[in-house]
Amino acid sequence: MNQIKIYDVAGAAGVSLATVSRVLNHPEKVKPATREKIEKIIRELGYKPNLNAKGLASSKSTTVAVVVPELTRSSIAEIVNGIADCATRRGYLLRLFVAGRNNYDNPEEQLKAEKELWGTVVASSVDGVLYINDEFTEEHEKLLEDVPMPVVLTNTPCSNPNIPQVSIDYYRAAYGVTKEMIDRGNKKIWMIKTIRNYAMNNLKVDGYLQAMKEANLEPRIIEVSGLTERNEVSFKELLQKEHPDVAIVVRDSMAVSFINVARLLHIHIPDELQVIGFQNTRYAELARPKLTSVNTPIYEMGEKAMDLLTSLMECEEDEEVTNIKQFINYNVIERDSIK
Amino acid sequence: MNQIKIYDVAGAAGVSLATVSRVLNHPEKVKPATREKIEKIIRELGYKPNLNAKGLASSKSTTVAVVVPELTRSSIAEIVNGIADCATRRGYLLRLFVAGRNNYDNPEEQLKAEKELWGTVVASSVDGVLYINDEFTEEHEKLLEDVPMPVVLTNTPCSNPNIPQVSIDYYRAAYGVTKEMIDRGNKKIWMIKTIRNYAMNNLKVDGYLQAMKEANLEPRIIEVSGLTERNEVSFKELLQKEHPDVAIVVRDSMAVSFINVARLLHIHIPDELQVIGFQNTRYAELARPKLTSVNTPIYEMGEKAMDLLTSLMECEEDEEVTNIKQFINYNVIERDSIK
DNA sequence: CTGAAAGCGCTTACAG
DNA sequence: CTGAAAGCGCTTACAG
Repeated sequence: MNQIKIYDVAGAAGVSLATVSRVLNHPEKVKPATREKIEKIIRELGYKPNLNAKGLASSKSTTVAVVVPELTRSSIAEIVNGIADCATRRGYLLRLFVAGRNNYDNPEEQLKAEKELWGTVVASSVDGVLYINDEFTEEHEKLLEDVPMPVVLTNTPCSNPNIPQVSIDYYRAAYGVTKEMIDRGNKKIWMIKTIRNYAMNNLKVDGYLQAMKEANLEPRIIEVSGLTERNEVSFKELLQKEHPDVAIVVRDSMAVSFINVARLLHIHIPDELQVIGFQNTRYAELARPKLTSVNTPIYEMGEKAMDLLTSLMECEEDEEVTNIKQFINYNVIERDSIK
Repeated sequence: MNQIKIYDVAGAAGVSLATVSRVLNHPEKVKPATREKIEKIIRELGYKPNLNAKGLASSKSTTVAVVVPELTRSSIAEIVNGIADCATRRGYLLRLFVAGRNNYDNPEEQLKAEKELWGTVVASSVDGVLYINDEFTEEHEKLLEDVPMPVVLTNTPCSNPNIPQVSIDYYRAAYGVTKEMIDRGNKKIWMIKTIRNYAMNNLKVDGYLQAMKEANLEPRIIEVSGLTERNEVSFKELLQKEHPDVAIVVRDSMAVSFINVARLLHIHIPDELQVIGFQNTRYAELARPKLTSVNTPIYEMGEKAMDLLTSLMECEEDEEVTNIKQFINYNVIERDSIK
């Protein structure tokens, strides 16, 4: 009720509301003297344009949707942090959509929910979308075609070169790590992944397989539940029989579980068994021994994705944004879990 | 461009757009026959009202702002998950504001940034705000007075009984845990906290102090950096000299650091030293020995906060929402770090 | 129960 | 460089 409107500013400045609007949106079109006067009044009154009205009139909402599968996984929260900081710098607000955390088993239901979600996102009148989905499939890709605003896939690998995306080259990362361990003289190298298939993790597996193949080594992929209580049981059964020289684990928290079980069985790390995780989360540092992990700068990824989306949203009809597919660099943080 | 508008629905149904609008907002005012016809067409066309227009016309945006200090801390992400799920159920969208992660040292700057933030939040035309701030002070409380929509403090303790809030009784939780350990015959009980003062943690300290006082025991509060690399140094210096029977640590990750250092110094846990954390995060389960922790159901807290906010937003002028201050129950998850 | 019309607070061609 | 006016897509009294 006591919200200041553009009329109030115009009245106080003795100009028409059109001029105030211009100061806000096209300051170069206003005479410096009047502009400064109006700017001063805007500041004094603490005027902030009503976003709904602005959005309706200009069909630009200066809002971006962030669609995530859930927030609890530390990687996702960190990406969103990066997005948020970059959005603030660039003057965009965020709409947050947490996509279905249910219906995991029934793919059909899930796809329907996903369609629903896109409907809501589109209707929420945002200027662009940052989309994070670890289980991105071709079905999801198809849904993108009907979205009338730019979408940037974030940490969501997709082979289609026409879809904007910012990610990490997980294939190359896993390949590099595997090759490095081979070069250090290890032969029995396992890859440990979740049963559930995440696009990112499948890329890691592929990179691992490629490196093993090139070295003529026998690959072995262990699939376990993503749940700590369950996978520790599997790890125990497994490690009671045999263990590799090196285990490359698709994510840190699972790598820590693996280490914990190995130690319980008196398998010495790193002398008898070396372990490498992915993501370099806090788990890596709090584990004992501290976990070597592939650091994937996920905060930066959020920033870059927002940057890319901004250029997509703000590009003129005739221009074209190049470099639509970007990779963030990774690096390996060596700690005590390898020799 | 190919977005369907209310006009299109009205045209297809052979009614005026007012009637379509009524079907959406006050279905009881429309004759069932026409209502069903219109609803069918809405479904077929996949019509979704433009939120900006709706918001402008009704001065209700069905959007709620979520203001958080940052997302990376697992507790906060989990609260937001709870908020998001509840918001979806209740038909609200979310606007996400990640408050200043900078200017920590300069309180004046920070307050100014906070004012700025509230300006943006208010101008973003949301119907209500869920506000999370671990460093909530009286200055922050004052800023709330000028906010023209309901605000629910979430996991943000505040003594003012007129401000809606959903939290956990950290005082009672810490008091209870301390008393329990005293009852089990322990005498030398320390409280370990961060140097930085968080409102929640200060309540934990108060509860601890009260229990110690009642038992006539000498309290001791250890303050360390919140950063793992730093606090592990402090812990080492400390533990080389002496250790308590029980350490109650304000958060899990710090408790895990403490355990790690103790084990390095061959202090046996739990025989010589027992450790209790707060929050029952995944760190607790991945630690060795597994950490006993006060489980604070933070997801539920998000849900309850959103519920409370909804009743605040939707309450009629004449009604009043009671039960404006809510506590979520906590419980202690006993694991291997205590006897 | 339904329609015509005003209005929400802005933006942006169009004149001048 | 500035103002008057139309319009963005809805909602909601007000009549009927």
